[in-house]
Amino acid sequence: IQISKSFDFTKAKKNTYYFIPPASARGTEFLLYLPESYTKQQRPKFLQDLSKKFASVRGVFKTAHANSSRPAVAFTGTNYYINAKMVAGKQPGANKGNAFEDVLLADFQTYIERGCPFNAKNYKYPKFMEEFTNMIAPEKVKSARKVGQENTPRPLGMTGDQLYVSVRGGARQTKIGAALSDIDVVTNKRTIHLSLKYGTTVTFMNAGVGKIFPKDKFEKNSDASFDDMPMAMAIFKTFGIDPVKFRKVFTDYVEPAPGQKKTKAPKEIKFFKADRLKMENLIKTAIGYDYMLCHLDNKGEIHIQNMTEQYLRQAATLETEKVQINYPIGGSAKRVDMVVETKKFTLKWNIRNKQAGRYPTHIMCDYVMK
DNA sequence: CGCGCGCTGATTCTTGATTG
DNA sequence: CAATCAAGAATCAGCGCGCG
Repeated sequence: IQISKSFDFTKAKKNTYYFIPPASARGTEFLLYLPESYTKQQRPKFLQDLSKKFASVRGVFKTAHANSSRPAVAFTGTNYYINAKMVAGKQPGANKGNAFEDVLLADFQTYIERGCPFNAKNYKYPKFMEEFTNMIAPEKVKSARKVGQENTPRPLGMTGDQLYVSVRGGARQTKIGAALSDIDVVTNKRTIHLSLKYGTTVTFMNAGVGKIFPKDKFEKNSDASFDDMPMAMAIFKTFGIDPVKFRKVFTDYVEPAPGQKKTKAPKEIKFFKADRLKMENLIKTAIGYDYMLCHLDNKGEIHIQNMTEQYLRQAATLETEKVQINYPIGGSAKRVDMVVETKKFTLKWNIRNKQAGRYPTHIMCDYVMK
């Protein structure tokens, strides 16, 4: 084990672990960055084993802080701790959704080439394969191919003051399965598009807004308005966002000091009665149809939803015209959320920065299925 | 009442495509 | 060819709840 104040990970030797005291540690806490192969479950075990090596210097495996779910090696009689983090010097890790794509494709190949029975010996996702083939029966799967290599841009578009989510900046359309597809499955009758979603935060659309809400509008004097930005105004109108409150969320944001305890952002919650037709027309283009939504959840289960034109009609129908708008106050967070309830989904629209900055770069539509 | 765990709000990472 | 944008989703940390 090497201890270093600042260490260049690109020059790190393999199989060596490094202690990095972060700025926030104030000399009492060490963070141990483990290789990516250590999962959340393996970290406590690693620390437990490590504590044995420190037994002679009173190192004890325990939960380091009250209200913390993260275990650590604590040194009794001192305020020194060793905490474990996941990836060397980084925050979020690699994209495991791509792996899901490959594994599912391999399952299809197994089925096409060898027609194996649906069990865990033959498939990574036997339940999915069985359910899918039953769903499309009597159609037969002939081939499957990966088509999701490219990130199809889906920027916001407008006709009049009607917002829509486009495909590559094109005209309004809702039959967008081909554009959303990650894997195409060809049967004896047609091509079925599979849109694969992975994890707990799932999103229908995620469009850039850097040009819709220009940075200088925030950085200029406080009375700069978005009146001359038609699409910004259309977004405000569709979701009932107050431009002044919106702007203030981002300009007032206060960067937390290193080591400062984060608290849940207090919010000013407002309600707005949406124009049903406008909102539903927007949602229809965000969700779209002509594909199958395949979601691998955090418990390893895949759920399939056939996104037909008929289903989309239900999915886009507002349960209530009431939209909830959340404005974080006092510089507590840099995002504005708009919650829309439809008959099939809770849609969590949000405008925020996704690129380690302050001002909005994206509008997203996260969803939870009902 | 302390601890462990699950849930979820919040942030920003990585990769690939596009633009200047 | 470098910078930026878009897409997709990973990780961190706080909070609440249940258990002993």
